[in-house]
Amino acid sequence: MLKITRKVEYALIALRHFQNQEKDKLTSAKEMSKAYGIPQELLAKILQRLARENIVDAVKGPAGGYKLAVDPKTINMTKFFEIMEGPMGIMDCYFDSGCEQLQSCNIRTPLNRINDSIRSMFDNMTLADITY
Amino acid sequence: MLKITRKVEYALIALRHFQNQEKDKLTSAKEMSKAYGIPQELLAKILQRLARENIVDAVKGPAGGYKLAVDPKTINMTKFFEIMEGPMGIMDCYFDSGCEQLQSCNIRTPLNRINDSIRSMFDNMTLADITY
DNA sequence: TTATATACGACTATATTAGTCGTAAATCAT
DNA sequence: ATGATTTACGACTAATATAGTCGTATATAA
Ligand code: FES
Ligand code: FES
Repeated sequence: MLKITRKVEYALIALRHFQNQEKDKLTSAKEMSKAYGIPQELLAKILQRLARENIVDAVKGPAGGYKLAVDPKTINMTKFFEIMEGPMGIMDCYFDSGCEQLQSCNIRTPLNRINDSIRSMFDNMTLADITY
Repeated sequence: MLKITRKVEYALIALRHFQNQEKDKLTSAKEMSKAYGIPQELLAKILQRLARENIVDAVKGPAGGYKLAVDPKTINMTKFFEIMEGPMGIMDCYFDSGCEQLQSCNIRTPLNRINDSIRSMFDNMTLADITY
């Protein structure tokens, strides 16, 4: 309940790694997977996702790898989570209006309020806040 | 990701239901399951849990049912979530210190900060806040 | 041309959540 | 007493979501 996924966790580890490094130094999925004990294929897929979203740059070939493509300050966490995992809401009906309970539902409003609080909390954070 | 479980959702629906009702009126699991379209057995189990935790009172026998046992203002949401679902943290290592990544983990601190924010947000809410 | 790295989707495995079922015990009405 | 109704509880199964693997393709440096 209210858990972050490993996908996000690994992505954050990777991004933090880049921030701790010389700006344009490349790190390969392999290196990084060893360093942090993350399954290589999985981490690779995550880095690929980040590359597709232009959060990191990818360089192919031997001695290739990834590096940060943007200033982490410019990416807010809500957006980041949604890039990685799709719509973020404590319940599905926040987005998906096909909820069966909807007619009789007596907690929609308060739950939406909670949702808004969580979202705005993450709206006010950027990837850079994961640095410290 | 960052989802609430149905168990919690149903519990909240039930509790809100009691709050909308005459103070000592009993509602059976059956009635309520019909009213909100929730599987009866499941809702029953949830109400039983709430009864065990003395949040609701249970009355057996025909014309029995449940009613609120406490002032909802007195139960904070963090505690409530943990009663229903166990330890609440965006990642397991918040509680469980047996994390494999721990040595090399570079995001523990910031993630704990986020965790604290979420917890304190719910610490400052009570069940009564689900009323409106 | 070979070794190394990214790219991507399909697939499998595992864990979590959701829901069901069987059985017991209390209680009320007849 | 007996039967109907309801809570109590745990074991079980089903469904879904998450985590991880694999095969294959493509780019590139040496
Ligand atoms: S549960 Fe979907 S609207 Fe309340
Ligand atoms: S992932 Fe467990 S300590 Fe960071």
